[in-house]
Amino acid sequence: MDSQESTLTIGRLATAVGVNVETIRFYQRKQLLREPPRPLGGIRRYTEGDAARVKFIKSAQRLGFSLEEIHHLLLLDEGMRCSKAAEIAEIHLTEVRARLQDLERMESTLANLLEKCSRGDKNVTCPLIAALQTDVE
Amino acid sequence: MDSQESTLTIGRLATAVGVNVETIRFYQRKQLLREPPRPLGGIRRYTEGDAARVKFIKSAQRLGFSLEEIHHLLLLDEGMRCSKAAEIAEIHLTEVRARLQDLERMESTLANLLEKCSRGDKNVTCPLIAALQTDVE
DNA sequence: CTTACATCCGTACTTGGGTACGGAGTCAAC
DNA sequence: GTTGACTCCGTACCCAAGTACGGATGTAAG
Repeated sequence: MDSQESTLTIGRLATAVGVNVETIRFYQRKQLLREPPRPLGGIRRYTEGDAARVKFIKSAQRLGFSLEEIHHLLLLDEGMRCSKAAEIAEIHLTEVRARLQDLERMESTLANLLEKCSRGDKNVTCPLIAALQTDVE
Repeated sequence: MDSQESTLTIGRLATAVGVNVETIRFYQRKQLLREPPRPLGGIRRYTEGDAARVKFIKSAQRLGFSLEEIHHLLLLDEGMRCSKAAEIAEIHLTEVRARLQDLERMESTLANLLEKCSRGDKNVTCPLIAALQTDVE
């Protein structure tokens, strides 16, 4: 049933995940994605796993991670010595939690603005800048 | 008390917020930051408000927003017609909530990995890719 | 078996977000 | 009133993350 793998050409993979063919090839050059074996002068075939990987890259980028950071995260997914994994995970976890806090503050500030608006206030300001002033001195 | 404004030169502003002088000037060219009046051939002075604005820009960038999106967010902070503000806020709120979900999943996946490690497992994998598979079909 | 369309691969170009450079002006301290 | 550090401004350069180009090869349909 799930042996129906390897049916994707690069073009179909690209449209499936919503990126350019060149982007796939670019990720391969950057070692973010494997380059499937090429059957003697033939055409490479990709799996659903490859598609998931590209989607992950795109999602992580939306969250503000660089391709280099994403490279580390992907290594975690692949499995590795625990001590090393923990080291990487810890660094990223700290970052992720900091971003979560900022995003939560941004969320509530924006939600607040919308509520004020629906109350019928004509002109509004939205203290967004203040929302992200983390610098607790 | 708070009339002790405008004491920052561009260099002091830059070091205060931890960016390059050139970055400040770049943001001014991009209209993300006002260019304070220049007293007849003299030197521009910046306020704490300018510093907060630059910090906001940097924080928002970490959250994955582009300078163009940040430009919109800053307009909200400045106050505007409610209908227009609501429109902008709504778009960004949707985005922010989607990112929050992804980040939360990433957070719990990473936290989980760390816990498994501290339990003494030798080798671990971290289903990070799966964590961000949002595509609810 | 040829025609149309895709893949392959190398190289070149683009865009966003800065950095660096250099000559001229300013300002404070000696 | 000169020296040193800083500002001003324009222009040029840089890196990350793609995008585009184009000739050669592969492959499916008529």
